[in-house]
Amino acid sequence: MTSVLQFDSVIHPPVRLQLAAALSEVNDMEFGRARDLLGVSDSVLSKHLAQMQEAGYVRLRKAPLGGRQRTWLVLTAQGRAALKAHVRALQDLAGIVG
Amino acid sequence: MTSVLQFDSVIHPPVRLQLAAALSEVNDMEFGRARDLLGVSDSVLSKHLAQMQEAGYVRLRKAPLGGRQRTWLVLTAQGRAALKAHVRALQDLAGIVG
DNA sequence: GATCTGACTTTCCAATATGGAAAGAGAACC
DNA sequence: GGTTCTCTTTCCATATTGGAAAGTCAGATC
Repeated sequence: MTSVLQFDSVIHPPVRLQLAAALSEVNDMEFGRARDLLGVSDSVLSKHLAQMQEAGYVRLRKAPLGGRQRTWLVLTAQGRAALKAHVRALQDLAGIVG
Repeated sequence: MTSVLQFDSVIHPPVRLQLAAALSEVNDMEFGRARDLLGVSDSVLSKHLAQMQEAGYVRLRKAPLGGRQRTWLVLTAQGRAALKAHVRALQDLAGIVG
């Protein structure tokens, strides 16, 4: 009988939620690996990352690897907290459903 | 390290997720009460209900009350199962986050 | 039984979001 | 300098979401 739940509109969209979840499992992840994992194009991942960066949820670490510039995605403490809060809100539903 | 999670696109949108959750708590709910609870207009609720009906997640029961035709929203067994499954998928994230 | 009213539905229409392709940009390598 | 790899940004097409307004329909009112 709670009122309306508060969702985090930055993390709620499926791709971003999945990305946040994936990043929460590891210290960092390569751009290309995340793109393949999510099954989206470069441009789409890049745009979602921009949103998450703007919210302070993700940090990009750029460094060379194998002679090429690569980008690693890192979930910030803030991003981790936001994911946690979002999932907790959803767990309330779980409790309701039983 | 799971692959991409499977979300139910019918219930994932915030309004519908909240509606499904609200309906899971009660046997039924009046249209007007649901509209106020979600904070949306008549038309918006009506359209979301159409989606959920089409998916077989919600059933509308129309009957007179106080001389006027009223509509009660009921979450079907299928709708309840779908909500449960959706929440379970999200609980996997919860487990990950800890 | 014609009209009115309340309770939704449907039809506009505007704003936003999402996705991919293609063009850009920067770094390293030749 | 030119090429390649790795993202970014721009462009565009489609889908989603929301409200207002018009439409529908059953029951009330006269």
